[in-house]
Amino acid sequence: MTRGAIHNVSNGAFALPTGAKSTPSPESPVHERVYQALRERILYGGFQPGRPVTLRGLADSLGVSPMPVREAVRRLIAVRALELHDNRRVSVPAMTARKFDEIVFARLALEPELAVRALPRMGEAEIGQIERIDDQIEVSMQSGDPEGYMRYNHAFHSAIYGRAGSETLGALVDSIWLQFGPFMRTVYGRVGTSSLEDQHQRAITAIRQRDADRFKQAIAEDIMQGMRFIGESAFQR
Amino acid sequence: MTRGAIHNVSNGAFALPTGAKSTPSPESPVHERVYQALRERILYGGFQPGRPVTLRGLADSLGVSPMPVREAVRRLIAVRALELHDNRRVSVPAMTARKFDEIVFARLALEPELAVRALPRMGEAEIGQIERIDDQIEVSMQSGDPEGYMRYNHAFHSAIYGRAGSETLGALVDSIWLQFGPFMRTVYGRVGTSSLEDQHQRAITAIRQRDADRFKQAIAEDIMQGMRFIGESAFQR
DNA sequence: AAGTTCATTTTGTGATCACATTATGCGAGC
DNA sequence: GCTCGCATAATGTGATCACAAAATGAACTT
Repeated sequence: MTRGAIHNVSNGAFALPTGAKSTPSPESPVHERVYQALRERILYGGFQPGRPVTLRGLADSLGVSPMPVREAVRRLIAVRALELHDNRRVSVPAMTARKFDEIVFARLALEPELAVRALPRMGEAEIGQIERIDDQIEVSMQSGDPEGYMRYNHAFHSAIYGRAGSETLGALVDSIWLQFGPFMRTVYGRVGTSSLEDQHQRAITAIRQRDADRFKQAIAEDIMQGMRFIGESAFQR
Repeated sequence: MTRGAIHNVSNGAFALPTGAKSTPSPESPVHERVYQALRERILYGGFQPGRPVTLRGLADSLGVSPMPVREAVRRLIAVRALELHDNRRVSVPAMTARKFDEIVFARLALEPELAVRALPRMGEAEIGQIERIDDQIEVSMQSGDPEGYMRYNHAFHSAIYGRAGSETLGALVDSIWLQFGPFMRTVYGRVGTSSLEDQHQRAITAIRQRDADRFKQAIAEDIMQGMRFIGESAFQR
């Protein structure tokens, strides 16, 4: 009656412990590797909102047959990273002010808690890791590299939340990030990354002081500041 | 450049307005109907946690070919309603104390807010509807019908949250409900439904008074009370 | 010029097949 | 009685084909 251990322990990085590889091993199914590839393209701004997506098109661009692409796309639709229209066509969802507001609410409701739950397991090794990531964020911001900024910003949060070992909450947050990735990239493409502020220092010192309240607050403010910047740039309230 | 309207507006009922049909129309794809069928079985306790699930087995039991089942199962795995093991086999996930705690947190973080957002759009028609649903909950509880109780309890919350028109938050909540459905059914099968209390009256009167704070509080307490009952029955803390 | 019709192409969906991997059941051996 | 080894069955994965529905683009009409 022995069942195998859980393989697909998450749909994304937030539920994985820091050391785990997000890149699927070569022996993993093709649809899994396709999923990870598409996931990264969505997360780091490789897709434009509203852009139509076809199974055969993706299959050709990835050098695989349409079958595993079909499965990966079905997964991405399920977590709302892609959108299925009633003409059965698939596209990258467009952002709306309403959806954006829901995303901000959900991020604030879940991510600070995830950070607090991760705090007891953030040792010196993990702190050093996120400091190195933060250096890369600075580099990307100043060199005006939106995709690099998005990649390292995600890596920063991922490295923290992953330590919480909270797979269920992590999966929810993962779905949310997939939903604002393409939009975020569009905004940065329009206004640049040079006016961004790095809010992560306060979080890092809070970790060092093992101050849960301050850590939670720092993450919340990082989210609010970042999302306000994006929201104001796009919806000019 | 006209794209079709959004079809699969949600993966579940929480994102749908009250009047919308959750049963897919006959012209919808087979994989969609299979998804809805499996979704209901999970949500209302038709599956036992830990139970292995096979594509061909489901296909036979549903009278369809394995192909659309494969797609529906892939979706359910993506929202963590099913679990993919590293031996590539699929099963209904087992509950753990840790996962249960995360689910309670997420429910309390998201569902009361969804209720508040729905309040302005809850008219007399909607109130009457949830009162009728609540009557069915009472009947199911007293007649000791766990599946009926679960169905109507879900319908109650669904009728409220659906009015919020918050598809993004609704999808997150939907995923959460799918994750504790089978476990809930197991507990009720062991301890029965007769000792449950109906906490919904306070919510209904709060709606009538258009009191957002009380409404939010009533939903939060309904969640806490219900989940505490389940948690204590299963994990005997 | 702008809209319309119609033939062609593209696309998602479902069925079916082949195959590698894993589970299962049975028998032999200690 | 219990464990190990092996033959058999079952399962997920991927490829390929057929088909209906929808998009596309060119020719034609107004």
